[in-house]
Amino acid sequence: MDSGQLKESILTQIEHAAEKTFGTSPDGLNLVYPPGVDMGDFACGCFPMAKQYRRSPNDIALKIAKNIPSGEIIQKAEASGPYINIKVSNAVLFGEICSEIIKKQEKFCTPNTSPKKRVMVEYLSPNTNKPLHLGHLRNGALGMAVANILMAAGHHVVKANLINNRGVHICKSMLAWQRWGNDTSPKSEGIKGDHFVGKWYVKYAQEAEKDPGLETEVQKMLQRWEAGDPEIVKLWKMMNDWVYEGFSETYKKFGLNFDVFYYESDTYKLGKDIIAKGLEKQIFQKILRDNGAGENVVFHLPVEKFGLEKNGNPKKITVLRDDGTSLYMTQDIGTAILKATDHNLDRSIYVVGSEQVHHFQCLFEILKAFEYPWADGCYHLSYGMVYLPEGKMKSREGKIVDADDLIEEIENLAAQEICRRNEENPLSEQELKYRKQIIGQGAIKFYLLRVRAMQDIHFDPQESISFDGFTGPYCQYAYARISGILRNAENLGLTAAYGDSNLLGNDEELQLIRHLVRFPEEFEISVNDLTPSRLAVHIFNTAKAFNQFYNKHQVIHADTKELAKARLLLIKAAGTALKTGLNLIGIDVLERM
RNA sequence: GCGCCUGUAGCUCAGCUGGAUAGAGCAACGGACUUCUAAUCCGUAGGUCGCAGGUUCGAAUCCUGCCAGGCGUACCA
Repeated sequence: MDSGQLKESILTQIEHAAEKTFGTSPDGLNLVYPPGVDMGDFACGCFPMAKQYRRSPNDIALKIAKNIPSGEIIQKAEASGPYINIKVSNAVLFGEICSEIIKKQEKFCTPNTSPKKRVMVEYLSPNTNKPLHLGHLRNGALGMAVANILMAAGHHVVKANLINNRGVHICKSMLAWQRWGNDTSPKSEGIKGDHFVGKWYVKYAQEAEKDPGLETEVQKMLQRWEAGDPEIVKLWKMMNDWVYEGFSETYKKFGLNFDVFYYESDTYKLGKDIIAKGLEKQIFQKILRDNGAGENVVFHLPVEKFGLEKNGNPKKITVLRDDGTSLYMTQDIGTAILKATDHNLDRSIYVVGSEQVHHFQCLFEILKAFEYPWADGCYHLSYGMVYLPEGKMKSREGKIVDADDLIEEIENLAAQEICRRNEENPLSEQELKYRKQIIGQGAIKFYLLRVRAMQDIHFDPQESISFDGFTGPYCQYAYARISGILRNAENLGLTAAYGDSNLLGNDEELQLIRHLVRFPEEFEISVNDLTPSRLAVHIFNTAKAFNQFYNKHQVIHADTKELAKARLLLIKAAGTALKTGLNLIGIDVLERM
């Protein structure tokens, strides 16, 4: 019996009791959790039934509770004000829930009846002119977590990375290298490829301040690129390859992976045919530009949703310039269609910062106007800014936290801590490297995922590298402790056992099992709302419940062998839950820290 | 101007499909290591849930208005 079935069974019994008491089956039956574990394991608030039965919730609770018989599952039902508190027999609560978790392992949250949908999660989508920064890490952590969560829920997920590898900004670093690069390369300079290219991007910005003429040079270069000038294309390819190589190293370090890459260089012209079709179908209109130079193709946004312009006209958005050149919107329309047809998508999730909410609202509106069946499945998963103590990150001003630097810094901190704890038996270099990667990554990802996506993050370097409190390493540590106990138990010939679960039931054990019971429903919420933060918080609370238990009670050295075995079952399930949860948000666990 | 987002403890945030005394972490102070890893645990202190109305038996949660900050506001991405 898993926690879902347990709740189902309790609800049924309450329903029967209500029917027996009042003659009709109750409205708004619900199951919540009492504030303290001493009050019971589940509770049912009787407010919704008040109208139906024409009695006070308190009275209803009292009468229904009396009609809930004690049995194998429900040990006791007791009214407490407007609530019916349910105490489940400890044998069932601990035995059934834990053995089910252990049996199902990482699938213990996966619903049996999951509508399998084809979902694309597009995330990261970097420019190839500079290295990744902290904002990308937030995006990456979110994207991976959401993809994992959807996969665990039974969906078919395609992780996509749309690489912005063309445009003026790309030409800037190309121009700078061409002028001042002296044929150096990442290899010759011993610099990671993306950082090397980023260096030339910065160089361009510096030089352009002194020499405004560079601006036209860059424009010329872009035109040559678009014309397919072999020299420029060759330069572009070479420098992009350097960046890709650098990126893939960072992806690997941060545990990001993708099933498909889309390159803007392949897709930037894609939307144009659709624009033409949209004109034919009168979805789009041609409108004279403000400067009278020519006619842009625009889309009029639905007034009900977007309101009117100051002049009283519907708001509009340009989808193609008068000179026929593409815009961000042009290619996004094309790419959306390409994605949907390539992968036969039901849903398409864009993990992109909240500064682009308007853009995506417009894009989705356009797709709907074309009546694509999948248009309703498009969703912009937006997230807030990452602020540094000094203010918003601005790459132009150099106020950024470089992704590679941050990862390295935190890994080094982890290494210090690991070494401190293993002074007597120093680890091999390989083992140290392995552990610091997992802990470092866990720290950063958890820090970025623990708050709601919409919430801006005020990045505090000090706090982010801390391993205390509400952090990834705290959760990893709880898991490592559990692993340690299980290892020791095995050496002593003790194994987790179902049979003696009725021996459990102190406050700490009840607190811990409650978190395990709630795990699947917290998972479900994070699936439905696409909120990994919800899961992160629950993982932390579970880890805390374990630590509280651990500090107060012995497992291996419990009073009796039977109690030890029962507790082993409990913590084994807790370990499974912690590992599963952490993996879902992209964080690995360690058997030893 | 308009739209969206945010406003909860000194700081960073949970809780927001209304329901039992508003929770965590950090920082501060005081305790707990001969004991399964102290990257832990316990305790103390800290809150007019931005403000004002409204709906309701009941509001941090829903509605309206206001205030503050952020982001955006066709022909950048």
